[in-house]
Amino acid sequence: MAGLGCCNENAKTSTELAQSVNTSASFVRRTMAKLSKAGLVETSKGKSGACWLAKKAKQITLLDIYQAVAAPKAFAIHAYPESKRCEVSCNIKGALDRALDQTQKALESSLEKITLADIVADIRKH
Amino acid sequence: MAGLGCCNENAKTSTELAQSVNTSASFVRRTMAKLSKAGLVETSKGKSGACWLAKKAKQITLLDIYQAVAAPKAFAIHAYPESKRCEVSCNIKGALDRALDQTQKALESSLEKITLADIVADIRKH
DNA sequence: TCAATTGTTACTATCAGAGTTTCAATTGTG
DNA sequence: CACAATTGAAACTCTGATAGTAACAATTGA
Repeated sequence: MAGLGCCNENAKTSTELAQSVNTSASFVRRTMAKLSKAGLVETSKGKSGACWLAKKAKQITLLDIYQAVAAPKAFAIHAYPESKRCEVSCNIKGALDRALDQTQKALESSLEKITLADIVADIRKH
Repeated sequence: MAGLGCCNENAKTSTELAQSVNTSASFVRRTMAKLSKAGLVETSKGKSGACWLAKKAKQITLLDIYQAVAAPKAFAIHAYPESKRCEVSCNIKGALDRALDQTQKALESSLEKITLADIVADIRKH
């Protein structure tokens, strides 16, 4: 793929992206590395290296990105040690896991319905 | 309500609750204060003070609790300053707000379907 | 050979969340 | 009344996660 950074005219360097959204090039590169491993973007190294989308924007959902960057779950469930004498303490974690599993599914299902193309279209509209 | 800490035989002090779930009494009190303001629990001060549910467990949903404790939104949207020259930078925030609004609704709708009684029943079952 | 860029690591800075401490106010109880 | 136990709240500290900063090897076009 090297040597073909030009295969997508929207290729951008990490520095360009960083300036655009007011963050650091390093953060962009670390994030791109995750997206790249997930197959959402492609990169080329060396002089004239850059990043670009690996698929069409319509084929990338927010769920893809959510999973790629290992975003936190809808809820963080405590990791406190249990108090052996307390029935609640010993079982609450499992109960919450089961209960929130459906909430997590609802969240992911919702994210799956939104694509990058949707976001872009929305920006154009405003 | 003072003097009637006994109006619910399940009344517990913050110290008892803290020991039960391995946290600090102070944290329990800060959390109970939020739940109390939301009308989910009641408390009594002074000697023999305590906390207890203000409603039946069946009438308290995880959404009630989620909102009461001001849990974070499903997603944190960046607060970086915009780069005036970048169309994306100037509009991405609004676009994400709109897109994730439906995800937030999905999450809250899911939470609304789970009550404290459900959690308790699940614990009993295991 | 040189310059520009990614990928990666180590370190630092910042912030939010929880822990700790303390104290005033409240209220049963002797 | 005096005392003890408790909530509510404030101030401060500790800790972990996240992002910023810096540095460098590896890559690659010119």
